[in-house]
Amino acid sequence: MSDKKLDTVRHSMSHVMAEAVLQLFPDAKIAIGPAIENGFYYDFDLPRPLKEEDLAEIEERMKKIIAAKTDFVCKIVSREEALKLFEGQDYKIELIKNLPEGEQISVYTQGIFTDLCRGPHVKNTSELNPQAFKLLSVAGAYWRGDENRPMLQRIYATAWENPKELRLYLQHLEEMEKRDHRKLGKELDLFSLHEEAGPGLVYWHPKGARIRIAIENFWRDEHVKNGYEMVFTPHVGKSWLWETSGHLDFYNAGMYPPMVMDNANYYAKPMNCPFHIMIYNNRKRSYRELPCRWAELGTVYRYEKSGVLHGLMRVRGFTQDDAHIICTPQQMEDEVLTVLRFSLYMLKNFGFTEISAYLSTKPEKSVGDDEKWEAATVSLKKAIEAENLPYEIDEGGGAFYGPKIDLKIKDAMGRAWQLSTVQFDFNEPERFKMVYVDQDGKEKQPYMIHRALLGSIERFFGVLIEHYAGAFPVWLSPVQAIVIPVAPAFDDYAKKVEKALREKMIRVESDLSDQRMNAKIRNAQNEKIPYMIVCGEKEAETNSVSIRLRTGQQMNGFPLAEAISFIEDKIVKKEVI
RNA sequence: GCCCUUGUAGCUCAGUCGGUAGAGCACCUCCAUGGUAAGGAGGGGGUCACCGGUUCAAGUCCGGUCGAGGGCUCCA
Repeated sequence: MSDKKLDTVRHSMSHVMAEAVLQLFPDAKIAIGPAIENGFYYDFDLPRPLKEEDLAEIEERMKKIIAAKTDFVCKIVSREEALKLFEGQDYKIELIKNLPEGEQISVYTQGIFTDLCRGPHVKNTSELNPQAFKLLSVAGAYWRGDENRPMLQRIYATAWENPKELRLYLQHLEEMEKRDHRKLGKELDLFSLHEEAGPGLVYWHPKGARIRIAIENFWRDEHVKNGYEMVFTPHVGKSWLWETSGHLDFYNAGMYPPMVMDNANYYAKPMNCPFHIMIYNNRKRSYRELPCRWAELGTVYRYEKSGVLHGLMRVRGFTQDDAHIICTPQQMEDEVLTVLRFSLYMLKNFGFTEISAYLSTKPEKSVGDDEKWEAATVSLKKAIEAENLPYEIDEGGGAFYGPKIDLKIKDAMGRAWQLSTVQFDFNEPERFKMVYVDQDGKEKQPYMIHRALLGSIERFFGVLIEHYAGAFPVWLSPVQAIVIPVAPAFDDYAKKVEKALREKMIRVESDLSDQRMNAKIRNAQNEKIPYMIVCGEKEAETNSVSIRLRTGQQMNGFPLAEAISFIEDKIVKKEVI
């Protein structure tokens, strides 16, 4: 079945669902019910909130409606007829009134249900498979997405061509649940959040911290190789900074409220840029020192609304892998291309190979002259094309201060995540009066580029957990190897093996607990430790080890030295296992 | 922020009709000395999120607060 046909099926299903709901609640007011990715929804204004049991009831009624094999009949009506037809259906009336003058109005009827609809639909409900859909959840949704309008009840459902596809999709949902970083974060003891200590603020446990350190070490090394300097800046700053940057005007609601001290307001930083600019403006700069590439793992705080907080993916305190590139107009193009390449290199090293770009251009309200916008946008586009990246252009979707490229990766479950961002800023150089002295002795305004490759470390960590389902590549694994003696008699040999691995900077532990080795294997397996190094009589006698991979594969009788270089090699090559 | 759902031991959860707290895992102690996903026995651990109401009696019913989950919206 083509995607288009499937959409038609899903949309037709939503009409069937609306009919079922109307059977149950004759007074229901109906809103809209489109096909969406993997299914459809319909919004209703109902006399009471829906319960889980209602969904089962609605499903049953839908099956009966489908079994009745009724036609979908399309009819063209005049505006007046339409208004009369939907009398009392306030939402439909509003939709009709908003239709542009002269637009053809069509309604679709199946059974007793008529809906204002552009179509298309299947010809007959017999084309819908009663075994291939499932109502999933009820959620609140504002009419027309406007928080000042009434909150409607939205029923989400999934629908497929046949029961097999439905089953596959439901399995997919289950798998996503298993991979949920909040669940794995708890199970693997990686991080926690504490309501009583502040929502949206992340606590990194020792094992999570090990992973973060591995990420940050790699990140720092690569930045040094790519010509960046590291800087460190404060976590708070007086209102002068944010008045100057404009954040207090534009971004006030997103900032933590200030602390008052010595008659001044100090704000937790929501961005690092003004601080980097302070360093730049600290003295006069020559064109000879540009480009400046200053990087910082800068922790910022933003007052996100409580309802949007979500595990590590959406938090109130997070660390951006931030850098600012300050350069001349002549350097801009090279810098943009280099940043993009660097970004792709980093993402690929973490195992993300499917990457696409989004170029956002000048919005209606913007600062900075058109010439600069044009030059910057061209440089971004050239860079994307030079790297042969698939990309889309979001016309007018840029921030008011400059055009940008966002990179999205696809994870192992096929979900897209926006990670890297490269943004021009024409606002702050102006506001902070940033200049450099050019060859001709005149002061000129530099270009400033903000960029984050991983985005936020917290969010990136969340994406990594879900991408690998907690079974991290060896170089990131909190425990890379665990030594398991088969019996206490071999504890000494196990300790010797552990020491040998630790000396090579391998993150190793040994399990000398009083459990049976079967239990130790099981625990290590549940912890998703890549290498379980089993030591018993045979190994102790020959100075060797037996390795069990977390995949279940076994490599027995490995001479110790060889086993170590085997693991070291996996780490260096950043292999998954 | 709004709508719905939800909150019982560190974790996962049970708790009937309102009668005063349970299991498994984890933890501690002891026994068991073991070859690739759970050896056995015993023990400690809870103001049932919080505040108030109804009742002779509230984990259970009602109201509120806070948090969490699913959405909506927002993310200059």
